[in-house]
Amino acid sequence: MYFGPMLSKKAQYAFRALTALVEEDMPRLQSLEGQSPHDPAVPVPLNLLVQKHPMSVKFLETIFLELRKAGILGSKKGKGGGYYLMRHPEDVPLAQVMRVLDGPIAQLPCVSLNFYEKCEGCNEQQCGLHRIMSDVRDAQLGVLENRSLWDLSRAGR
Amino acid sequence: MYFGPMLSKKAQYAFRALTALVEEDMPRLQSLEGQSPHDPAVPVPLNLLVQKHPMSVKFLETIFLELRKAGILGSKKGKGGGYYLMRHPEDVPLAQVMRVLDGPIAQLPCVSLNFYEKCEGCNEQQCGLHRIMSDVRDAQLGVLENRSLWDLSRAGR
DNA sequence: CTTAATCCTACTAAATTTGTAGGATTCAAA
DNA sequence: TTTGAATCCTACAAATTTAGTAGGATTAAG
Repeated sequence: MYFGPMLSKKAQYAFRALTALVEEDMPRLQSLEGQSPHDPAVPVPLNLLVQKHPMSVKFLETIFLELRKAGILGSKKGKGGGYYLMRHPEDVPLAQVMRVLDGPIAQLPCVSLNFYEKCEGCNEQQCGLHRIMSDVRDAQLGVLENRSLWDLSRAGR
Repeated sequence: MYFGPMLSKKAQYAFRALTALVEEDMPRLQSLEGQSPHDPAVPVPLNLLVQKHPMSVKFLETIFLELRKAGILGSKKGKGGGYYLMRHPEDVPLAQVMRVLDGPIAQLPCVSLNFYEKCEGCNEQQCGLHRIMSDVRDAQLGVLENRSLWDLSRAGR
């Protein structure tokens, strides 16, 4: 069956893989909470992440590349290399990941905060649709800006 | 520039045309509020609606056909024919129009109320993404189920 | 009988998504 | 210093979805 405007596969794969990444790093993350002197993040290779959820490594490669360029992930090349989070998962809102991979969260350009584009032929002051879709955007962001990769993982409950 | 998961052109055109339709019918609608014996709805032809906002009549034709089959619009064929709303605009939530034209409002099948599909390989009880996207859906519906075609029109302010 | 309107289906073109291909580069360890 | 494991990077290809177009058939008013 047809399914409309939704989260792309890219973002879905990303969230699964990032969740796996967080859980892989769990021992270190938990020691951080206890104020202990923290070990540096350990890079996790993609083939390890893919074992938990079936998806193309090659595709995940291009996805993680984008996230790295956006400053969400760091990487280490060569043997023993892999990817790691640049910040604590609690400090990575889902909204940010979605913007990197899927672009705007708002459902109209003229209503987007980060990707605004004026819509021609409609005065935003008077446009009823503009007003309502702004409310929708606020409602979405109210959730997506306040849920993090940490909330996504098992630990987040 | 690229623009992500958004309201389709179909829905955008529909909302513009429906707004014009409501405003065309305004005299009658206002008389309804005053309890006066109401005249029957007058059919408005598409070429009249299109004059206010530039769009293809042929395309709008297919759009209004869907809305009529969904019971939102009525129509009258032949000379002097056209389309009219089957209910008071206040009783047509935007969510309903969007479901007819764009399909689900939820951004994941496993989270949709009206178009639910089980997602394979994820236990919904445990899935963090499921939980969060349910919250997003609720937030969106909180707006879209409570805003109507009436709110869209000039009268709705 | 003419004109104006909706009705209906099928098709097409463009855009977007979802990957794949094929190497180049880096690094650690044997 | 060679080998193998990993990321890096760009370009392309296939599939799907969107955004319309085409061409009439049907209905009704005057």
